[in-house]
Amino acid sequence: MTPSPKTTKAVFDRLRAAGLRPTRQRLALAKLLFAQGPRHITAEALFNEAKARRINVSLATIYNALHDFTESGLLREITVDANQSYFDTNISAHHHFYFEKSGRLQDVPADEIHITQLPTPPKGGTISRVDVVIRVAD
Amino acid sequence: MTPSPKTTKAVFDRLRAAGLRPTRQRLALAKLLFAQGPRHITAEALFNEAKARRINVSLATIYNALHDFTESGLLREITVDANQSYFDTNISAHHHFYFEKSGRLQDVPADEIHITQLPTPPKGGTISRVDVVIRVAD
DNA sequence: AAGTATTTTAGAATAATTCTAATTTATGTT
DNA sequence: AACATAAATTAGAATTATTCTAAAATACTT
Repeated sequence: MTPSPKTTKAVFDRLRAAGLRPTRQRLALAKLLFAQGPRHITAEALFNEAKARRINVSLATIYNALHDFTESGLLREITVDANQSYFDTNISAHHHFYFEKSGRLQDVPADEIHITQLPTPPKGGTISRVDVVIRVAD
Repeated sequence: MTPSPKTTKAVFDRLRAAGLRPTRQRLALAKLLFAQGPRHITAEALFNEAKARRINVSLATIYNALHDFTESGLLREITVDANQSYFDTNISAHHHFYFEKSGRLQDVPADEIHITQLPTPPKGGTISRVDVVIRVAD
């Protein structure tokens, strides 16, 4: 079964719109990342998923792609675990539950957290993002 | 100039109270960490600081101490940078500014951020902590 | 002072990530 | 369609932060 042309086309256009060359491996990875609903994934996990589907991509390319995607706004990097980077396919404003035991992440829609006061950043600085992580002891 | 006995004694007692044996190296490190005001420090940075003061401590001990201190509540680990752990000597409730360019952290007192609504964690989970990181583009 | 558990240590090991330099590929231009 | 060029991919080496190992040193109890 060949992949749906519509999906391929959509992903292709999405890469283009982001200013990224739609190469074979970027297309394949983007499809893995964006075909399903929102996900939080590590480089290693994406690498294994690609391997499982017989997609030939080197680990270096996985890292390159994840960073390229992040820089061009297709992904968002989340840092909750000191020694592994998670990448979030949900780029709209939202926050996270972090399950300490399992290390799993879960989205919290932005409107479920109300922040009614924030400090002003020091002279010259601008707030680029406010990340809320709710740590859950499970 | 020998260190103030008062400081030494205070740190000694603090380790004891935390259930940690006040060994030579833990005492020295605790003094570095707690003598001054609140700080955010990495293992490597503490190691260098110790070296600069001719305190003989192995890197493994630095890591052991930081983790022991964290587990017994004398420190708090902060994860904002994907590949370096910061340890915060301020263990009271508070949040952080994170300066993206420099990688520096700055405390934000708890009462400067008002959170008026939080979601309920999934069945069985309990909120152990809510971390707010205000990312500042400087 | 002796005995035992805990801590420290050097150095090896591991894990995640980045780098290097060579090859391949995408794309704009003839 | 072939060509030139810049960008992307790759294998494997290198780097970085951290943990592990097993032996030696130390703290604390008796």
